[in-house]
Amino acid sequence: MAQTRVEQKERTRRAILDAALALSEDSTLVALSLRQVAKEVGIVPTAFYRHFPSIEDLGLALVAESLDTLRTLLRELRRTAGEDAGTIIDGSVAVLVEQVRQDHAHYAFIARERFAGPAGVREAIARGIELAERELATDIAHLPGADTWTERDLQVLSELIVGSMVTTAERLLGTAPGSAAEERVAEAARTQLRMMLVGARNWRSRTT
Amino acid sequence: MAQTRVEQKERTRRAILDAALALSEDSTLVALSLRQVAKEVGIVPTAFYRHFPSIEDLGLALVAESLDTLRTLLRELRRTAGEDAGTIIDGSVAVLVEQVRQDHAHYAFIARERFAGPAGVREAIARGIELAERELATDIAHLPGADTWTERDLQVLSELIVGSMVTTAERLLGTAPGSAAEERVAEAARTQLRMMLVGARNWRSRTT
DNA sequence: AATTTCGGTGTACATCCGTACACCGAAACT
DNA sequence: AGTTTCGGTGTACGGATGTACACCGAAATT
Repeated sequence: MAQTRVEQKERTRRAILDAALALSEDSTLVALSLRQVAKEVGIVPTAFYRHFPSIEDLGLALVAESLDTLRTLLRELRRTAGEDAGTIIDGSVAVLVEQVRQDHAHYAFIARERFAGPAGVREAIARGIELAERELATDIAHLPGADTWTERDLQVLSELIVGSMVTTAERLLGTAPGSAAEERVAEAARTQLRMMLVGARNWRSRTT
Repeated sequence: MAQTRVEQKERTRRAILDAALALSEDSTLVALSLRQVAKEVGIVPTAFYRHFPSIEDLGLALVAESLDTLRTLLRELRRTAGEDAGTIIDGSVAVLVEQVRQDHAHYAFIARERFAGPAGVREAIARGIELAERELATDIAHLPGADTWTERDLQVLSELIVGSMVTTAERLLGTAPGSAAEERVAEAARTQLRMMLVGARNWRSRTT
């Protein structure tokens, strides 16, 4: 019973995060009241402040969690990466589908709050996406055949790819796990990545 | 003074729509109270019901307006369309930049409510985007060289293009008109469209 | 000229909101 | 063993919210 005190606090904190995630599912963080969360968790409203100064700070914690999950996803992508582009594409989409399935609430949260959330939350999400774009750009730069590319073109390509992956994730959020619709979105994502790959292979940066 | 009565009602209705657009700018429709809107317009709260049964219905009216604007944009794109792909791309991006500039509030509204709004509003926006994808697909199908394409591949390409245009619009929303950042986003959008064009020109649909 | 229609008014009420404040009891520390 | 720390409690407040209800006055209709 060494850590009973901090354990208990951590347990309550988790319960608050989960409750907020569940309750904001149908609406938004900005429309979520501290009292709803407290009631869902089973604590008195004022006890909320023992964990977060405000709902917005709760939101920032959720974003951090979600982006950690996203970071896991990206690490997974890199680990999966081999030499064959087709394999990389298929693997990437498979990982994305799986991630969205098992962390559905987190990704739905990000999609919702990306433009509608509190200012701090929006900024945190934007920074996370920019980070993903930069990481992808450096990964592509290390691929063979990328030496003819302008740094700027690499960046723009990364933005295109990440953007289409975000769009794919958003589409996946609307499909049921294992459904035909989900497979359809996944198949479309694979095709789109291949189209972009074909575009990239035939691209010549204008050095003018 | 033929239409004094309906004129007045229409004027108030417009004021309500504009007020809702302005007030939801920092937050969301679902966090917007009927009383705030009424106060902003300068009418008593209960007078709101003379125009809309609820805030959600107000939102549906705003979506319809915004999608009309979007439709104007698409018509503009088609009108601009010539033969040279480069010209079409530059023109399309220019129109998009201009539209987002002059109807900033409406596009910001759509970006916000697309995933965070009331269910009816979300569906209306999704339908509008699907419509845009279908219209683009039929336009591309009429282009020379599109005969080797699968119908499904055409659809997927359209989704990719519309998706990247939506992403571009979302990025434009965060830039000031005439700023260097705005031009940077526009330039990236042109490059991305060219990359996709290169991909499309070298694409061979698998008829397997 | 008499009547109807209807956008807007004003009051009223139950409910929810964030949060300030004083307090409790048990785990943690000394 | 005595004291401190701190997560959680309970009460209480002013303010905002949606909406029901009765009403008004002028434009529109008859």
